[in-house]
Amino acid sequence: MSFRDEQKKQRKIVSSSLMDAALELSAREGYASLSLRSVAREAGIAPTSFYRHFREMDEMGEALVQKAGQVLEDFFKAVRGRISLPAIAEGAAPDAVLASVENIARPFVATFMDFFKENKNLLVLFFQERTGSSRALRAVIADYRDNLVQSLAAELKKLFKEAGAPLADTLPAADTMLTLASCAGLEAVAGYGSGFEGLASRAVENIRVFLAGCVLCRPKGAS
Amino acid sequence: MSFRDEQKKQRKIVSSSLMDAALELSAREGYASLSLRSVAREAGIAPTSFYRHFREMDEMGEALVQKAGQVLEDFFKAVRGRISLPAIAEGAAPDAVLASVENIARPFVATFMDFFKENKNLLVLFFQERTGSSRALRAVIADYRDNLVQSLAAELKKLFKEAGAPLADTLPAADTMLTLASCAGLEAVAGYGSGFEGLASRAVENIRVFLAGCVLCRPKGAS
DNA sequence: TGTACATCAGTGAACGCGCGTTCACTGATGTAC
DNA sequence: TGTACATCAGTGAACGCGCGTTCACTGATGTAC
Repeated sequence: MSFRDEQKKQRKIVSSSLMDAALELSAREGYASLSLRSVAREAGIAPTSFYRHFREMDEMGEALVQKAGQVLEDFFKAVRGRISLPAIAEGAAPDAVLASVENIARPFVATFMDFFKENKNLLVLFFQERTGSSRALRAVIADYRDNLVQSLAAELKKLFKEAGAPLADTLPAADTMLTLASCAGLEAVAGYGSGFEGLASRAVENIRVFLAGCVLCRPKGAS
Repeated sequence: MSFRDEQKKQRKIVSSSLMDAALELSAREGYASLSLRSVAREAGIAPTSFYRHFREMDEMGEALVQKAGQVLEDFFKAVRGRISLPAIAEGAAPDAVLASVENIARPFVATFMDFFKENKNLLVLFFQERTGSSRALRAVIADYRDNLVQSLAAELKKLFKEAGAPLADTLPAADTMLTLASCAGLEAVAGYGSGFEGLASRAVENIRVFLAGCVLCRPKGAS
């Protein structure tokens, strides 16, 4: 490997360690409390070297959000392979519907929580700063989240159609599922409830009931 | 009025203006970015005078959360007078259930959004810092939020029982209603969606479907 | 009545500190001729 | 082969600034005797 390639590799390593340092610190003190010097210190480089990697702190913030966005894409790929929906008969009993949609709700939340635990600081940053104080960060976050919601909505549309219970508009449903799951994730990290497991099963319950509501209350004759 | 009383009154005014200044700044830069000096400057007093009112910034933060907690108590008092639930017949059609619970969902969200708009910075602080980086703040916030959820759950229990459709456990339902409403509020302030009105009607829809799901899927023979 | 002392919100000067940013430099390597 | 120059990540010194906090002080008022 040539020196230039080696140099590029090394550069990526240092950039990564800066981002890791930032995540570590933001988990302790919050993203807004990050300082260029503290991040550089945590990463073990001189403060001035920071500028070899990012023009300013916010640029690193956007890189972090981008990384979180990629994790969420991976999450969707994983979740797509794990959710399913057994056929729902016309006029099916509520209990049957509840049982069917559990095949969406449970793997969705379980997978989400796995990814959340595995990428805790990154996803906390993503969902916490979604309504945080940096306009630039909010914009990038919104883009990635919208992508995920639309992918999820398309998948829901397909599943419910194939199950014989087509929903008119799956976008709000996808949005709500993600909202409930991400709130549970943030709450778990903040130390609320009975940890990840308790909050996960409550989220499953919420989404199950919500999806059952969507199915049972959908406008008639829309098949 | 004696001088001492006058002095106490004046003290409260200055404390209030410190808190107002902090809210104004936290809306712009976020709570974590507040500095004692910037708050004092915004409030028009010397930095050293801050210590006549609060021992440190976090003490003021807790006072702000307490104020938000009182606003949420007022919110509950208002909402209790506005929500209702028409009788739900045993085996009622989904549409009928949806129509009934709208009498809870719509006034709940409308009242919440009114309070949110009226106390924007205060409630943004409350709900944003619920999963924020200050452990002390999180603890105080959790207390007030739990109180609200329990009051709401008790009210829901009463309403659904009187309507002939008793729910086994209304606590998770109350929690979810508040989660969905507060997320909508935060999103509206962050500039997402189509503003307060659009997000409010989506929240109404979500809560309507969710509550309908709760009613339709409740375990049978539990009346 | 006067006098001495207490209370209390507010203040300006001063401190040491961490911050973001600039600058000119190093040292390893590649490139042109 | 040597020589001159380019590239590029990293660095230490230095800057001015805003920060939290301390201190001794002011000035208005109440209180004790």
